[in-house]
Amino acid sequence: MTTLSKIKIPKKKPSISPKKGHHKQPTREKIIKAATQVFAGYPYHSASIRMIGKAAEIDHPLVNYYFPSKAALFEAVIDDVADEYYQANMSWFDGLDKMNPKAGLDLYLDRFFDFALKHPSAFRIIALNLVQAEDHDVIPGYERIRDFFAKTKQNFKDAVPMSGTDDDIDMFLNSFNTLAINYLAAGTYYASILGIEPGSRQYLEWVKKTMMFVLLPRLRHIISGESKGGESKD
Amino acid sequence: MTTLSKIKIPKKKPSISPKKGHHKQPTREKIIKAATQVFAGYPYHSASIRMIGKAAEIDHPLVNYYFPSKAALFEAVIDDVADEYYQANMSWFDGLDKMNPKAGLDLYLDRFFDFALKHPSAFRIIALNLVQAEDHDVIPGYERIRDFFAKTKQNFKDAVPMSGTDDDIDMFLNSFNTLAINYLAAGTYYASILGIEPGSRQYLEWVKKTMMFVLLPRLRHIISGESKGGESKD
DNA sequence: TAGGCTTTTTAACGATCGTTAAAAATTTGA
DNA sequence: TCAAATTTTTAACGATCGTTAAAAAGCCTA
Repeated sequence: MTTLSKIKIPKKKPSISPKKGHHKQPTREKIIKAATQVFAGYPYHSASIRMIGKAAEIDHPLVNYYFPSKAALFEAVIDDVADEYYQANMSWFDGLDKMNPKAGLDLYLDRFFDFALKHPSAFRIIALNLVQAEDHDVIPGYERIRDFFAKTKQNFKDAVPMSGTDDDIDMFLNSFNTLAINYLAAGTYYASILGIEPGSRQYLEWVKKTMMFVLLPRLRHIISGESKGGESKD
Repeated sequence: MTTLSKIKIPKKKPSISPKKGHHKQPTREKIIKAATQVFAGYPYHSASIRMIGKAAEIDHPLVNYYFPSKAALFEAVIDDVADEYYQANMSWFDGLDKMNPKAGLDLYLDRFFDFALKHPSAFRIIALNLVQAEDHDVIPGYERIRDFFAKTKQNFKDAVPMSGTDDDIDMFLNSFNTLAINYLAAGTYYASILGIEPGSRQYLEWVKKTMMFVLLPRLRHIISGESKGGESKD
């Protein structure tokens, strides 16, 4: 009680129900929201607490009042967007088991991109920070990013009945995630190549078309479990 | 002549042949080499001139003596690694026209990864800086990165006789490049998932296997030009 | 209303950044 | 060899960074 009260924990008003719900959101949430936006725009080391303070319309030291460090805030943001993603992701599989692979992938991608259009931050945060890590200098939330992929994979394996080998499924899912993350997060780049607007429906349609084009043959393969899809000769 | 001598151009000893070739490389080259290494480890805004100076074993202001700015150095580095890549890339197509798609892709990837093992910088520099750009705050060498992909595509189109539509070919090549860049540049991440060493032959073999698994059906498709690969029903 | 919380603001710290200027060292050419 | 030109080193600038401490303001309760 005497010596170990170093960590400042802001004591929020506990469980008082949001009486009127007056849209004055508490400061902590404003910070999370602003930080999500800033971390979606800049890689971890380039995003600054001062940027976040400005985006949240508060003085920047207030960030350190609610979060002990930039690293802790970053991890809180990742947890936040990841939870948001999981919750949505599980519902995207509803009803797919009654469809053929093509129709199923089609519908899944529709739901996926619908979500991505409203919540692009998760993909950008991951894409912006996935590459950096050399052995040293690892970014704070790195293992959480690993968990993100891992849970995504598990959702897929649980929801879609597959007969392919684990190896084949992993190759498919890693490639699916890689393409999705990049096409969604680096839309500025790909769209500029194609001469489309990055955030537009048209761009998302191109991404969907491309992902179906590339991935559908292998999705069929791992669902049906056929040996190696006629690769013997040719 | 009087007023416009603002740009300091270090006058190198011109065309004197490297008499003994004594491995004391000129400072400018040392800087390019060190900068390549540093920019391959950190995104543009996180890499610093002081890091580069330390890597080159010189005092950091000397960097500004040879390059007017960090941006100019970055562009010089991109040009350097891109040229290195083009030169190698063209030769990877040799003899592929006499092979079937599977054997051709197999050999191409072998050559590709052989190069990547010796010159990983290009892929990491691109991967580290591809995502960042929002509309504003564009990284200096961004259009050069676009050119990088564009030339790579052109090489492919020139070397491989294809019957598919331009749309199909673009979908294939964008996905090929995206997967290659990410698997090669973010090896730390993917390898840690698989429990392999990032730089190892084993990891590169996984990447090759994965890229063949995912891309071979569509490579066959765009080479043979068959309408839509039996997607009608299923 | 007064006193004790919590929250916010202000000011400042040490560190690092890109860049510049000037001094020092080195190399070159006559 | 000596002056001129080139290259390198030293020192410093303004700016931004994460974080901390202390003052100020706001709030609740007694």
